[in-house]
Parts: sequence; structure tokens; C-alpha cells
Amino acid sequence: MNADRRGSFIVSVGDLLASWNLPHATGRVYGLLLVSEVPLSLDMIAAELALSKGSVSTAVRQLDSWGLARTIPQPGSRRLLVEAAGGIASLLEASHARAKTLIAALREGEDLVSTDPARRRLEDVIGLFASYVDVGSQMLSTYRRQQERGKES
Amino acid sequence: MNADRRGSFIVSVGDLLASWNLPHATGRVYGLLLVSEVPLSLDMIAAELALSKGSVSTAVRQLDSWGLARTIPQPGSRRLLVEAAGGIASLLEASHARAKTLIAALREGEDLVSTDPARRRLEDVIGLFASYVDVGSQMLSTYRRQQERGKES
DNA sequence: CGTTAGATTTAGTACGTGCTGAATATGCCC
DNA sequence: GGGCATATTCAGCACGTACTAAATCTAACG
Repeated sequence: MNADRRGSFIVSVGDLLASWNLPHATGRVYGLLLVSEVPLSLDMIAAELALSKGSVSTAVRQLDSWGLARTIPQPGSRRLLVEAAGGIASLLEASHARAKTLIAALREGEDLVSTDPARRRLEDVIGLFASYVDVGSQMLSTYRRQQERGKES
Repeated sequence: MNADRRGSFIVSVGDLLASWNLPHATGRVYGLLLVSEVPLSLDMIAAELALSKGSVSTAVRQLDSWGLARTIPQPGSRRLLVEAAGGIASLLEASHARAKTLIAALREGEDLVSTDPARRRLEDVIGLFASYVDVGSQMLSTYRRQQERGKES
């Protein structure tokens, strides 16, 4: 049945966002939005995902604040429709920001150890982590550039 | 004072490992090992980090299982000494492994949505995440190669 | 063997966090 | 303004998880 695949897709997206420390429920809402062809109301979301209206409300606001969803007010009603708004790029960038302050803190302590087997080990760990973050950042910025190009056409 | 810098370095390493879902205490143990010139006993670790012996024991075993520390048995005593063993590379690789099964699950659901504004959006999200993981993997494997080269000299 | 020094395991506890349901706020229409 | 529909906020609860302290296990040495 197809509802199964839909369901497992949705929980996968939940896992994905959970790995960036968003609540699983919030991630599932995003997953649902991604596979929906049309914008959804909060009640529909709550019904399909078996969540309370309260949870859905906060989840949507979180998604909105991360740029993962946008809410469309309906003229003549208080009802909001919600749709996915592209990119997890902002999530990745946020975690990079955290990572960079972390790297700075590590560098700060780098000269606490001076003699050599330990010193090399330390530099190696910090260096690896730093270049890991770097390569991700680079990739993100080229992605951003491509996206801009796509828009202006 | 220098103990402060030492301390904040240690909690930074704790934060770092915590971002890979290891307990903060475990991460702090790793941090302490990184800035120690000599191997430490479990009791010393417990004393310096104000942790119970039990916590330190499990923390060390976790680190060992991730290849982040190794334990050195002392002949003629039951006491173990512990030292840092390089690389967070294995942590990164593990999270990549998780990410790849995740990507597979997402691809599985990709054709749940067929008509086009939604379809493109979905492909974009999955594609970005996939290439993000890819670039990290590549970087890790070149790192591994360099390390091998360093060893064999 | 018994004792001692240490590491490991286990039961219990405390804490953070996310979800629910109810209460409250806000906008819409008459 | 009153009443209705919908969204938001908040207090309370439930659950997972990590830490502690005590009990248990294991090895070394007399």
C-alpha cells in the first residue's frame, strides 16, 4: 500500500530533522508538507499525524522560523495554510555556525599541551574537525550561488 | 589562570562529542585525555572531572569502542591507564553511515509526489542533503589516505 | 584461600524535554 | 459589540537518559 511508503518517508524526514535537534514531531510535519502537493491547514496536519493541535502549532512556528515552511493566511478566515518552503540549507548553516565557535574554543586550548606526541594528536583532532566543517560550508555556499542563479532567470 | 582554560577546553570537547549523541560526561573525559601528556587512571579522571567511578568506567568503555581512547593494562596491578587514541574520524563515519541509510529512505519516497512544483522542491531537499553528506565522506577518505601514508614512513 | 585493590554492573534517582488538553487570545462576520 | 472559528500559550504529565552509589565481580599477592 502507498500510505505505508508515505508514512515511512514522513518518519524518515522526522529522523533527519531530529539529527539537527529539532523535535521529531516537528520533523514529521515537515515531511508531510514535503509530500503534499497542496498547502495544508493545521487541523489536517494534526489529523494525519495524530498530533494535538498545540503541537502542530508550535511545530509550524518552528519550521517557519527556520525557513522550512511558510504560512499562507486565508483572506476571510483565520485559518492558515502551511506549505513547505524549500531548504534545509539554513539548518546546515546554523550547525556550522555552532561548529565554528566550537572550533574557536578548541583552538583556544590548543597550546595547553606543548610536548609532542600529545600535541600532534590534539592538532590532528582539531584540524580534522575544522576541515570537515569547512568543506561543508564551501559546498553550501556554492549551492546558494546556484540557487540564486536559478531564481533570476 | 590556566586551569580555567583547561576546563573550558574540556567542556568544549564535551559539547563536540555531545553533538554526536555521546553523553557530555564521556566527551569531557575525552577532552581531559586530549590535554593530558600522560595516560591517566580511572580514579584520576574521576577526581579531576568530579564524576563517579562508575560514570568514568562506562565513559572510558564508550570511548574505547569508538576508537577514541585505548586502555593500557599495568602488569602487576589491576589498575588501567587510559590515553586518547586520535581520531574522531570514526564518529564522522558513523554518522555518515546513518545519513546514507536515511538518504536511501528519502529516495524511496521521492516518487510519492509527481506534479511539479512539489516534486522539484522535494528533489532539491534530498539532493542537497545527499551532496552534503557526500562531500564530507570524500573529505574523510582523503584524510584516511593521508594518515596511512604518514604511518608507513 | 583470604584479603585487598581495583573495575564493572545494576538499581534507583533526578532532570530535561516534548507532548497533550485546557485555557486564553485573536481575528472574522453579523 | 457578540458569537464563532481558529491559532497560540501554558500547566501538567510522561518518558528517556545520564549520573550516582552500592553491590558484585575479578585479578593480584601474601
